[in-house]
Amino acid sequence: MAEPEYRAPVGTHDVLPPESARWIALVEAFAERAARFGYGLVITPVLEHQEVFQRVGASTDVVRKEMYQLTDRGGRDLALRPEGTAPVVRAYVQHRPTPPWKVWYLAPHFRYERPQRGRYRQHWQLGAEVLGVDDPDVDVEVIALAHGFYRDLGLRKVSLRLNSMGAPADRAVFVERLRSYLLDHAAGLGPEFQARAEAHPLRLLDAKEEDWQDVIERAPQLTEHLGADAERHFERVQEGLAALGIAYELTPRLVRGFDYYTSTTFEFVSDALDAAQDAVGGGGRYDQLAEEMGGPPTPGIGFGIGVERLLIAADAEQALPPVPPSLDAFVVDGVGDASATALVAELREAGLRADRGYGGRSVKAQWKLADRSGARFGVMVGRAEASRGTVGVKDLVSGQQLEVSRDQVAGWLRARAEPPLPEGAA
RNA sequence: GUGGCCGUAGCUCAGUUGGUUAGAGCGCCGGGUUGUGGUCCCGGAGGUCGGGGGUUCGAAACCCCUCGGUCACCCCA
Repeated sequence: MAEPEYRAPVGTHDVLPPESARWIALVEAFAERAARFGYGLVITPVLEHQEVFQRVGASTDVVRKEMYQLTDRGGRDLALRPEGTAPVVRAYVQHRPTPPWKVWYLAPHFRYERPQRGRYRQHWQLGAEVLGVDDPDVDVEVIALAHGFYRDLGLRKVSLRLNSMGAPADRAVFVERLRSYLLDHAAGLGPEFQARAEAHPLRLLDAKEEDWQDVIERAPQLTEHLGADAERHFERVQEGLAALGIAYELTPRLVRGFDYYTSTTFEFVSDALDAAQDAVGGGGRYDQLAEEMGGPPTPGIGFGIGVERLLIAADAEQALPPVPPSLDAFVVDGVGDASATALVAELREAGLRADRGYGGRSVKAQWKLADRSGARFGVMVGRAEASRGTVGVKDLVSGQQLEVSRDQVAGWLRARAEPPLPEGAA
């Protein structure tokens, strides 16, 4: 083990090649799909004023107990982003873009909690948010964006759970009703039940304690307390999902971790993961949040997808396989002057993926590297060939080797590149 | 934050009831005659057995502490 000071901090991790190639594939897939849906990239700071998060989740663990807080040299109280929605809403309130504002993001998130597989102190989320429209069709669009992304990656064991929190007034009424129900039935269930019923009655709905299940299962349900508007909205969302052929499961006891959710909430879970950490994405409506942050009343909806957890789910399903690196050409230097350097540069400028051996290693060792690099062709820069104005080109699959004119080798390789290079490249 | 399990070369692991210079496979480097990979053969480098303390004639093995990972709870992506 290395000295502790030279390790990545607890709960953080490095992503190295070739694993990082999967991140490229994943981000490209998301960016491409988001663009097709009309979403633009938004980039917000890792740091925000603490108020940005405290306003939106004062009673949640993520904000209360897990947030990385710091004071900068100017005395400003800042926090490392613990969740993705608040910064985007803050940016909306600050810049007032014309709604509907449709954006996506890729950003690191920080939470101080006990790490384990699939749960880290720094993790990355891909997400999307839409501000300025309360049309249920937008709910459907946002869910379809995430749903299609999972399918793009080849994940088949990801399913959608759907719920509605109702309008804020509905929700407030329900929370009180739920609290008094729970407290009425708290006898014999211990002080922790009592405490949690008082503090966060909603959170108790998805508690796992065996002894509590009887009481929890008979608790009043959110969806029975929806007002007429919320009811209609929720029905429209379900109709839209059905029209798109997106399967969902109604889960009245689905409770999301942030205070700001109203109306539609949802979660994507993977059957390929252990139940404790099976959520690979989640989100919902937050129709009050912009106003609470000092902006005009603006409805909003969005979701976040945890990248690390998504990759674990992909592994479990054997989806998104690691892509071996590939090269069009690997140049072997048999002369030791600048000619190999010049050739490699020329190939790269011609749009080819080309690499080479370094450090004056033996020709044999360089061919070994060529083989391991996954290159389609090995290109020998040697004295004999140079005297004839050629280079040796070896097909590393068939083993056949021939001489190609030095001046034409870039074009020769371009014609055989896989996948074919675009016409106008270079 | 609470509790359980684990920690031996870059990776995956073996190391008999504590007993002499800690091993294997893979990977890495070099060689198998002049400048050619993948198979094969030979050789080599690489470990303060996570760290510290203790028990013992003797510890990778036992005890304590600590760090890290992991699982469950909590919470969440």
